[in-house]
Amino acid sequence: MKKLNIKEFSSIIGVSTATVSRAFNASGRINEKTRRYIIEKAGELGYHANIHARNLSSPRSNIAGLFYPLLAGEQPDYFINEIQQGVQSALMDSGILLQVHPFPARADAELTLETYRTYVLSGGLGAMIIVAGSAESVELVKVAREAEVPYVVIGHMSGETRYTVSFDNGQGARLAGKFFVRTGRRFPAYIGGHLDKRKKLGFLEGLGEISDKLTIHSGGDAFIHGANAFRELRANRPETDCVLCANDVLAAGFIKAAQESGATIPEDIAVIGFDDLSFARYLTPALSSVSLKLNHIGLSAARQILKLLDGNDITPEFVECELIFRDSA
Amino acid sequence: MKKLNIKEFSSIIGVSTATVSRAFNASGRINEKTRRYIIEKAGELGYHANIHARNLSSPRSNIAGLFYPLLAGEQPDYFINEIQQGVQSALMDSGILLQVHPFPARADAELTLETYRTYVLSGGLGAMIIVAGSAESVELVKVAREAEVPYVVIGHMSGETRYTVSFDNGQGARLAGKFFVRTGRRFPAYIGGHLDKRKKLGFLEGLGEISDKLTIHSGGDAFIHGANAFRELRANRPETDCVLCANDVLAAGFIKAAQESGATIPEDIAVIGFDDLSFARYLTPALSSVSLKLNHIGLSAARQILKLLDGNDITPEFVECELIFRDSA
DNA sequence: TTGTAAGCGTTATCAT
DNA sequence: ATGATAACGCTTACAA
Repeated sequence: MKKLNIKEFSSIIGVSTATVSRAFNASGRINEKTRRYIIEKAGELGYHANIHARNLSSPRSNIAGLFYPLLAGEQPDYFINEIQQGVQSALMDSGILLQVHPFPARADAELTLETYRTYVLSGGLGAMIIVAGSAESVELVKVAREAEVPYVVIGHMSGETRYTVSFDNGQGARLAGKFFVRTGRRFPAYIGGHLDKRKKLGFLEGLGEISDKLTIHSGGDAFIHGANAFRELRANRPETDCVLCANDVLAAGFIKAAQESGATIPEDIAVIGFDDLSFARYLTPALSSVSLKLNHIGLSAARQILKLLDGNDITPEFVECELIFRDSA
Repeated sequence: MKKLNIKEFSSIIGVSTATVSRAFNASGRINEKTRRYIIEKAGELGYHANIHARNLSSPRSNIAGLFYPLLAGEQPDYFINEIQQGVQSALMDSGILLQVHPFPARADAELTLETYRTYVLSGGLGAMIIVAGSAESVELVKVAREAEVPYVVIGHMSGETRYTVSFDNGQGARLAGKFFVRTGRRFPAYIGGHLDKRKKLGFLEGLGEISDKLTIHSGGDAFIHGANAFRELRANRPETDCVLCANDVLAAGFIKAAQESGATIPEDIAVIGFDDLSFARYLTPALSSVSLKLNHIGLSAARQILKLLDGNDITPEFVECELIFRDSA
């Protein structure tokens, strides 16, 4: 069954192409009866306006791209997943489709970036949501500006103050530090992967008077690194009695290793994770965590995009971190 | 800075539009020197071929859509997330972009479905990956056929034998049943959400001689439902000594409630989850689970799509379930 | 190897 | 309210 184009379709049903076009574009100026007739016939004959011709003729794209740095390596990226869910629920029923654009850090970054750049500049996307956190994110913002595509960045990006949904990792970490002090802990440790200077600093601030006791362990971002961190701490800093992990997966690994060695949590060591991914409550003990409200952030970012797409202006949004207390601290 | 089109660009650099086009489309017939010159100038002047005009002129779309039923309701859908990761890693560097298309079950399904239908039939997608599991999935396959878009379905769909990457939930559940029998368990329970007749049946088969002792609890698919299931079982079937949960999140809820009530796992009750999501190993006790190898499945599906897009034929793929032993059973 | 020009299927402008 | 037709920006015969 060959596909009908507007010319064939319109001539079959006996109207002009312009009328057919009007029937499908809420442009007013058309008899309601004619409109209904055309819509009905289209269903019958299987006519569908070609989307490329449409986009070409009146420049637009109803596709939003979600760009994010690939940090976690092999494992499923729960962090992005939660953001994506939020974005999707906001976009659902808006008519905007979501495309996901992970980009690797370091090595292959350039190639991917160039691909995305070309794609965006060629008009492929109608909007961009960019998750901050790497040099490439910054480049992508430049691309968005260059292509004059509405965009919103998630997270903190220096120089970008207008189109953002941001949060302050430092503030979240401070909360954790203060909590440890308040609950009488004495020997804190921080377990971090890459890219979290702000978390470290915030933690230090929150720790206040006991900040000079802080031990820092930097491995990777994965489960296994959390476990490694515990073992190393146990060997070199057995006095450690509280730990902030840069993400919940690290915290899970840390707890696992602690339990295997016979340490009890939170009695021997209190642990707080970061991100508050939804599996945090599944753990035993249920993980206390600095919540970034990722789902909410995704939702907000997408709503901002929708506003921009409607031609409205937006104001930057800041989402406060919150310490969620469960059983691990 | 106004955007250049091919006409302007070509006239500025003194060649024809055709030559510019050739420079960007590996069609041969062009002097390598000219080509390099054009590419260079394009970079300098910021010329980018309009993607819509391109797709219009020679029908194509380098976008693949991942369609999946929205089952989990509010919470992040870890199941799909792992598939998506696999798909993405296969697509990366292929030049194919990924669009994600969740569709709600029941109520609003029709609207969403119609939107997607229109989109696909209008030529928006170059390929479709469809996760089976609802009536809408079946409709989407029809759409793919109608639009003559290459597609692959993930999971079991009756009537669809050609373009699939499938697995057999029943087989996986059988494994669990057999294991429980082999390890001397006597009073099995099954905790399921929706849509899992096959799991139930397979489990029953695997249970063999103790299958007549099976208790079935059907609540929802979420964490809380797993916890509820434990409490109900404890009240009504205290003899229960082994449980298969229809997914890992249910299992996590079940375990949590069991621990709170003082039951030990796996001594008092052995529990096996389903899907083997990556957080399974974070739990305490680490969750034994029927692995669907979701990441691998996503990878395979995307590879099949790539083959189809290259004009090659494919043969259906079947992925065997595997029981992953950890500490909960 | 390169240029000319006819599509590709819409939307938008201008008549009617 | 509807119809004719000129863009929209590219690809691809066909000619040179």
